[in-house]
Amino acid sequence: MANPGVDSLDGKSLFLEGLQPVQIETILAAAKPLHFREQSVITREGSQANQFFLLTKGRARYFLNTPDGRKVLLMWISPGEVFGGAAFSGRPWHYMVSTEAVQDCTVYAWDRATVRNLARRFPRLLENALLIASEYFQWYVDTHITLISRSAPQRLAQVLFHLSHRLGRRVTGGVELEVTNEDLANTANITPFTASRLLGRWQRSGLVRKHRGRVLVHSPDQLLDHALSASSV
Amino acid sequence: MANPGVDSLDGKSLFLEGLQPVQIETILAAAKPLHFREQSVITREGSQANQFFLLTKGRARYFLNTPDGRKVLLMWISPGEVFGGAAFSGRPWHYMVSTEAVQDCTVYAWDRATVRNLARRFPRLLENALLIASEYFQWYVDTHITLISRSAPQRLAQVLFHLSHRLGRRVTGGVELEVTNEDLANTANITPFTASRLLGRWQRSGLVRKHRGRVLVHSPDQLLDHALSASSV
DNA sequence: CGCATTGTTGACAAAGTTCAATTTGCGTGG
DNA sequence: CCACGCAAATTGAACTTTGTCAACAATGCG
Repeated sequence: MANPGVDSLDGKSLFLEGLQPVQIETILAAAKPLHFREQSVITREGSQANQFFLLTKGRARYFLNTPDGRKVLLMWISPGEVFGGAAFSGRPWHYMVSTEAVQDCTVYAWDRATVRNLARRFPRLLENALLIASEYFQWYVDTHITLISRSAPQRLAQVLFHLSHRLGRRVTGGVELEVTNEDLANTANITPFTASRLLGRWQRSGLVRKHRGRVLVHSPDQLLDHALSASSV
Repeated sequence: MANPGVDSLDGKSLFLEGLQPVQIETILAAAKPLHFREQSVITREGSQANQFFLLTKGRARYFLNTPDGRKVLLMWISPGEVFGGAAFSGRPWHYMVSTEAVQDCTVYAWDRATVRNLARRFPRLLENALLIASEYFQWYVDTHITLISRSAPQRLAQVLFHLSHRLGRRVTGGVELEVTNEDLANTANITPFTASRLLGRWQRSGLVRKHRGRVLVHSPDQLLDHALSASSV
């Protein structure tokens, strides 16, 4: 079996930080390498948390469904990062959010019992998990504040800013993002209509350039400044 | 010094769950008992996370300040619960949210180094911390969903519902809450004006009874049902 | 009793959403 | 290589919800 091996992560996993290569070998050896197709849902909010994952290749993201049937996009997951944490924690038996593969994904998957065993053997994993948990918490604090104290344009600008750093492809004349208006809207919690109008306005101001399923942000910082200062326009 | 002792918690602390009484003695012996006056701020968002706390008596709550100067109320903290988790976790050196005493509070306080040491000696503490972290996360997921998919009346009803269970004093004819309209508004993320209007409406429908600094909810469930179903009125 | 805090009410404004009608861009298969 | 068809994006106009502000009323503490 083509095992991705330790090296494929470049040692860049916060989850495995501080562990010896031998220990990492042991930990990874206990996992099943799995593959997920683009678009496939990996964990489903509310379903039994039976597996814990480490993404080695591809791109995934967390999302939620609202009671009124809309979809909300949360954090992105990059190689080296773990997800499905509910399976790692002692009590919660259900995933709290859903996860989907945005590109084809390669992961290590541990089942619940295995990963809990590993946590007992290597408490450093617990440490690291706690650290990751606090990153999530910080993300949510930020998101919460943004949601209740920023306007639609400011939220959208913030989203573009974040995505530029996380997913942006640097091209001549700025940073290019492969996202649809709908994705942006679902991340910023606005409607696609509002997103379209705002992007149009910013395009007219020369801050961005729109294409179908793609946005070119000339300068993320400038855009954010613009939105945070300018009351209108 | 009047040390509260293990018993004052009734063994009801999730943080200390699964540890032997002897171990708990050790852990508590490493803490300083402290007292905080009603209204005093215990941790401040953004400031150095030097201490980790276990509340033994009184009532506290988390809050945040928005960039535009408003105050947002988050979770309540009851005896047996811990707060100031940033001091417990490896990396974040700053508190992510603020904490204030709503009533006079008695706490155990560990300084950062001490509690990190204890975590190394008793990995079960890490386990428990992780469990608590996932409770926080779940709270935030719920709050987030509520915030983006519920109307102002629904959010206020939800807040009243939650508070009824967490802080409610059972009296004849319902559950009584000691909260101001402003507190309710800051929890539900609406303005005090909207809160006043909604409560007035619900009083007229016989769902609640208002007093200065106090609300009597006749039936939390009924109120929530009402708000979630009724589109208007 | 007086005063500060808390709550109320109305008129109005603003920000976003909704919906329907179109248009645009892009990959595919003939 | 072109035309078809679908998904994505656009635009305007009406509408809803909630916030804003100012004036005022009530509550209860000292």
